[in-house]
Amino acid sequence: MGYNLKKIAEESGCSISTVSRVINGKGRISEATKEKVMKIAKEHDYVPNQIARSLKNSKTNTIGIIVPDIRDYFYMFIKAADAIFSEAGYSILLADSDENAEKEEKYINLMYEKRVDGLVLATVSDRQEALGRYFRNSVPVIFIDNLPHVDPAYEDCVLLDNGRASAMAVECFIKEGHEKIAIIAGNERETTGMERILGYKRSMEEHGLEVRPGLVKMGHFQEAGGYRCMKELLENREKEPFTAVYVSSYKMTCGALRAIRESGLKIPEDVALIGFDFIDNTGLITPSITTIVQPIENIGDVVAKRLLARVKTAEESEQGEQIRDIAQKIILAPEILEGESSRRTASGQ
Amino acid sequence: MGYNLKKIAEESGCSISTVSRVINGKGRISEATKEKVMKIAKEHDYVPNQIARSLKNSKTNTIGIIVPDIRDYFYMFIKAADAIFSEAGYSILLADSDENAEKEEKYINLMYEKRVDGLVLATVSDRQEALGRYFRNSVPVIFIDNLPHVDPAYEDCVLLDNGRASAMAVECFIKEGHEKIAIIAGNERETTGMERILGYKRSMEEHGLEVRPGLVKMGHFQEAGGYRCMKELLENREKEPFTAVYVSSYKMTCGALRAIRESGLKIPEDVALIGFDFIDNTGLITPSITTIVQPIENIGDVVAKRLLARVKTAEESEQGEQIRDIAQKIILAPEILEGESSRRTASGQ
DNA sequence: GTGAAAGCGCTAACAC
DNA sequence: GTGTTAGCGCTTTCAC
Repeated sequence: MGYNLKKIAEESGCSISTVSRVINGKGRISEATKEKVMKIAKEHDYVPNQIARSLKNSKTNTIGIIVPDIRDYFYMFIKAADAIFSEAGYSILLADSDENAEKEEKYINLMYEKRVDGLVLATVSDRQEALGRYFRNSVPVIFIDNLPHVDPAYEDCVLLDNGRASAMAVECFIKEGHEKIAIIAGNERETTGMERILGYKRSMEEHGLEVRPGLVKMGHFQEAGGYRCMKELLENREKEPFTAVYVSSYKMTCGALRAIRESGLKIPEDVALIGFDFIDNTGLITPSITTIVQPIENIGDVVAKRLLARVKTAEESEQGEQIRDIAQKIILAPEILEGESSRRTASGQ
Repeated sequence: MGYNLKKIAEESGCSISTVSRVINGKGRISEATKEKVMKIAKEHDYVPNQIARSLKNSKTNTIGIIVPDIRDYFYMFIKAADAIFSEAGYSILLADSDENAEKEEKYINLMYEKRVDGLVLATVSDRQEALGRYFRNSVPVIFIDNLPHVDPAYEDCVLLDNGRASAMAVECFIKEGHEKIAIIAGNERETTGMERILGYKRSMEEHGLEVRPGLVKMGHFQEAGGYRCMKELLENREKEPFTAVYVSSYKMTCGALRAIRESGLKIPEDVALIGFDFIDNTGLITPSITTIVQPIENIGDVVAKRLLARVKTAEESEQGEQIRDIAQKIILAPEILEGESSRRTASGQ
């Protein structure tokens, strides 16, 4: 279909390599041929075929991104990353694993086949064998959100300081005078879930508060889990009283809020709550929800820059320069946005 | 780096083409060689190079998607589309044009260079010369959200029935007894903006209500525009009274709500409001906001299927089968979610 | 059932 | 300054 170097070469009477040089502005070319070639290229709307270039150069200028759910707060990370990547001449191959480990694996393999120059992975697995290829062939992988079990040499990641995040929530409650603080956690298998639980427990203990097993619920990061856990907490409230609940992910926060609303209880009078990544663009939510937030645009920024750096060193070491690029764990600090939902009020039990 | 057909051929003692046949399961191969080849492939973790395949086959199995802002409600469209595309063996090359026509053009060209098999475009321009390449070379393009000026033969799109959307908003207000209804519109240049304005005007007239120029504001689809328009409407309220406002995009709805909040007015008592794509996952927003919504998952679904169909016919006609695939305008019906914000109350002026 | 050879569109080392 | 050549990894026609 489209025009290619060969056709331009034929039409212009010079060789393919000369045409290539003109198109890429490489090497010394006489003005005359340059103009002639450019004219023909324009006329026929020549567009270089990046696929051919990629094959030749073993470089696709494409970065793979796999996330469990684009609808999450994480979409903002993609936007920030996209800005950096595209500025640097990279495109994004995006896949949504739908919280499904098998789908994720499929995508990891697919992206490898498509020879992405690097991968950003928000995995839902605690180990991903499919990544072996990337490691063995020095295709850089940066983990975000969650770090699976991999050889420490490949623990390249940009994560939230999850322990700190939980501690901030607990401390916020304590400051208000709460003592019986429940947590709706993700799960204990993923690092992210684990760290948020640990941060909660550690912080409770540090402040001399008891960690009661009945107040630690596993909601598996989903809306339904948040809903169910909140229900359970409320139903069991007589035996296991609490005045505050910290919900450690966005979706679970939505679920927990739904459960509270259905039960007819008031926030924060009956239950105080701190959510996660729960941003209210509209300012209309009443009461305003206190929430831990990830510095998500920052994450996109940091991830993209880090990955580009890795891609570059990978290329250079490909050329035999033997550069060492030690894996980095980049840990970013969470923030807390204080609203009304975490208050301790007179009527709190 | 990785293993390729050639190396496997050398190691197994058979030819490259035989190895290729084994890998692809094509042609008749003896069990013996099949096993031998497969064993070697497994051992060395052979992964087919899709770039090479793409070059050979002139087919990348990649679909480009360009949207103005992934953070929009549109992210859901991508999720739905991704499910269909990946099922069919296609990957998504995603780009966020950031509401910027030049960036958009750059991405359109880039994706063409990368030889996407098809493009889904939510354009912010009213004409995009860069698409000429796609049309001339029969690379299918489906427009969503907004249809730019292109040759009718290429008006392949999946759009909301924008006129109907506005009419639904107006009628909802009228039903409540509102008569002085303002609109915060996008702009008149894009089809989407235009149709929403027209739908508003037509519906007003059909119901015998006057369309007052002072109550038609252009917010250019952005949050800031929504805010500014709402401010203007409120400041001018003495001269140009109104009791209800229809805001015709999500971002502008956020801006308008902010303006109302800052002014200390109450919804719907002081101003009734209908928003656009304004979904409240949490159910916590008070008052609940009446909103027009696009059937966005449905859009993702329909777009993906339509594009895949086009890609297929494009391929077949490449093989000389001369199939006609007439452009389709697919228009989907909006829905309205009625909340409290559109009510007519006693204290409304 | 298997191999040889051409070619997808491009780049780059080398020669003149 | 320009041309020749080889090759990136693969598929596919044609021959045997």
